[in-house]
Amino acid sequence: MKVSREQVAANRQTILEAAGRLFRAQGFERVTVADVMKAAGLTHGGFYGYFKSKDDLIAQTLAHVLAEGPAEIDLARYTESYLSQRHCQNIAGGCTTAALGSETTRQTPEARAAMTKGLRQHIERLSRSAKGKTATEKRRAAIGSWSAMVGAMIMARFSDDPKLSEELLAQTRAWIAGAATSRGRTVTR
Amino acid sequence: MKVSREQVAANRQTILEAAGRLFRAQGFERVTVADVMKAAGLTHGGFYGYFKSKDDLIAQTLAHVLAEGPAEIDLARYTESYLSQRHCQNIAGGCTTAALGSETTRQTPEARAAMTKGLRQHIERLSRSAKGKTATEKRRAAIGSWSAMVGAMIMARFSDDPKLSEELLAQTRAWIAGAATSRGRTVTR
DNA sequence: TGTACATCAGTGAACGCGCGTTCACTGATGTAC
DNA sequence: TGTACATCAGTGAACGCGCGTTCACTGATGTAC
Repeated sequence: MKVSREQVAANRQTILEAAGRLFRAQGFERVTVADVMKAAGLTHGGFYGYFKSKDDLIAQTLAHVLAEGPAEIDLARYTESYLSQRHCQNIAGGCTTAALGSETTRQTPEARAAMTKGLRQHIERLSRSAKGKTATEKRRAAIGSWSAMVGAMIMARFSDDPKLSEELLAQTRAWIAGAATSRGRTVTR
Repeated sequence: MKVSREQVAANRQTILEAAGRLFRAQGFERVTVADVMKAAGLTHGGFYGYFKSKDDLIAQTLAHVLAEGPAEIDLARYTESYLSQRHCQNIAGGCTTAALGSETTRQTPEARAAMTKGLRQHIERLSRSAKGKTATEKRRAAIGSWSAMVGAMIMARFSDDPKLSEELLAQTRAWIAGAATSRGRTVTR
């Protein structure tokens, strides 16, 4: 049964959203094409009308979920909400880099390109509200803070001890906040 | 053909070493039981004489590779070598957390327990040489620095632009070094 | 110390299941007149 | 505007491959005498 053009466009969005949630929650390999299509309310046979392959879906899903989010964010406020218990527990709806970072290294060039583009944009966005006298200092603060957020979230998620998870999040929040306020000079190397 | 007890013990080590390298390079799912046994110079059928299942191998491999490394390390020197191009390119022989961090979240409780134990020990080890007036400050510096190292390495690895990878490593090195020297007070939250 | 035998590490064929992908078919959409 | 037909999105069965796991068998190890 054919379906209207609007429905096709809507289905495409639904598939990408479903894939985004499933991949983040379960990883690229454990999620099947049939899982994604079922979550989108369709049957698996129709999949290849939308995507060339599962790898194609992965790359397009990454591009899709990384394009979300507001254009302007405040680094300090962002850090607080990123390094929260709420985000830690919400893997399916949370940060793609924390959920899939180490897996993406082994994906297709297209998938890595999507992640790289998203990363570049995110660093630029964070740099705008970062503390620092020069553009270089701001960028350094953005990159350092962002690296710490991603690392802390990944470790807080695999830890099986909630106490340790919470410590990772809290100490990293404090570390980033401290670095932002106590630092007024350029470190020469 | 039976094999001597010493040979069995040696084979077990060889299998764990091979699995450690393969998992880090290719991820848990893409590496097959046959791949691991072949890399260890054996055939796949013998696998179940050593491990209960592939999941058992994963947990034991994590415990094995995380137990490596010296008891004492200097945080500043460690940071420099961790955030290097050399380490970035050596995924198979490099840090397990950076290579498999986001995947481990979805592994068995046993695998997560092994990673948690390794993480706890590593934080304690890093804390000893971290800068700080109190034990809390030292621990905070260790956790903050370690989070930034892991996050930066993961992102440097998935980036398909060597320039961006190098920038992530260099800026995070500078950020950590700056935080360690410019910070002499406790941040209250 | 030497010999006979039980044990069991390792082999490779086989099993069964799941997953990515294909395909013939269906019936609603959308176009041509 | 209404009708006839071509298009094509979606369906679900089927295919083929790869992987985790099992198993009967082999022959070297290690033990008992």
